[in-house]
Amino acid sequence: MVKNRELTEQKILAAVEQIIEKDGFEAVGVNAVTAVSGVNKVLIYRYFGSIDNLLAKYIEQKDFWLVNDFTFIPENGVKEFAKEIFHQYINMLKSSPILRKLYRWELSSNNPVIENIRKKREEIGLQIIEAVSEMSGQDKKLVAAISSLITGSVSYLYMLSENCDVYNSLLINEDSGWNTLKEGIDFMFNKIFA
Amino acid sequence: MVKNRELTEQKILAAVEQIIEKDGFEAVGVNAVTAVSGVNKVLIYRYFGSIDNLLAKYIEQKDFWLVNDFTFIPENGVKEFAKEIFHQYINMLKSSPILRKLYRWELSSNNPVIENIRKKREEIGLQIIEAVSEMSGQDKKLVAAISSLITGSVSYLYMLSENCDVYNSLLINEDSGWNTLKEGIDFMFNKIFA
DNA sequence: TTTGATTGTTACCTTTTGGTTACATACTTT
DNA sequence: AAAGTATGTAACCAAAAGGTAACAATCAAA
Repeated sequence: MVKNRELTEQKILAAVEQIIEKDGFEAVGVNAVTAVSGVNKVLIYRYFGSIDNLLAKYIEQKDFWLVNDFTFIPENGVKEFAKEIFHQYINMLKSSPILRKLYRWELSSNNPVIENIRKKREEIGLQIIEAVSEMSGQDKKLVAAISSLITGSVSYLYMLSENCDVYNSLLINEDSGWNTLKEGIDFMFNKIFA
Repeated sequence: MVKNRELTEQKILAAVEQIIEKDGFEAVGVNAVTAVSGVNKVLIYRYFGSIDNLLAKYIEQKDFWLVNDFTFIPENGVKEFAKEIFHQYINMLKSSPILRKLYRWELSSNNPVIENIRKKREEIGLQIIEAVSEMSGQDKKLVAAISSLITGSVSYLYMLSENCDVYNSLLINEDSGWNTLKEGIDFMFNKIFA
């Protein structure tokens, strides 16, 4: 028997990640974590207190919003800036299965961890809106609506894609589908900023 | 003791609806149904076989897509047709808490019941796309993308609104928020069909 | 009115999940 | 080396979930 708290904590957190990746946040329970990690359940309570706390720690050590650096200076004007932003949003969700699970979890739960995440997301969303609004001279409310239209649908379609291949004839599990969506977004901005 | 199969079946189905309305499809279990309906759990199995089957029956007797009658003839051209369609979509989700729960359920489950629903939804979606594409002369793929952008985000935001009040500064639990979104949609179509 | 099928009730079983108690083993400090 | 503390293990408990067998009451047909 080797004693190493640091290591077991990491084993636990690794198990959490594995479970989330496969079955989502809803599936993270004491028994599941012990089964996957091989660590005795008592230690989970000792080191993390509760599952909620464990999830909080997991999310804390993981920075989901790192990808989002929307502070760059646009070279090609608002139009290209807007396109770029939302393409980035798509790529972010594409590359992160855990983020997709997080978004799904948010839809059926309510706890301090989630509230924090919402706050952060709200901040970032507002930054984008602010930027686009200022650059385009458009009303903030309008920009917020258009922005929500895109990020909302992208979030939804990526969540859906985990269990379903087609939405409105778009192949949401293949690049082709997402390219079509990107083209749609670009088309829209071309018209809006004509 | 009164014997009346018809009645108890209805009691069970009523309980199912009540549970869904409050906690969603995920919460529909044998014990929950017996507790809410007052009907013995044995009868659930006898009359419906399983929970999956019960849910299938529930959904079958309920026609979620009744609201969607997109076959009307547009009077004011494509632009107004498009606006109208998606305003309808918003109103549909607004008025049906159960539909919101259904959409959420779809994100984390996969069973024959859900697959059927997807098929139906896909049909209706394609009808809209077909119609708009024909009327506008636009490429179907493009119309599909724009259409998905709207319905996807509306679905997402309504699901989110059950646990959260704000998204991108939009008040998704108040008419004001949804009006802003409608204005955004209208703005978009005004530009697209300029 | 008796027989048989249908409907309802009771009581039980198993599995899963969350959570704790008591004990054993290793490390660290004096 | 002894004592105390931190870490790990085993065993257990209660609650909740899904599921079934066996019996009781009612209804309908003969």
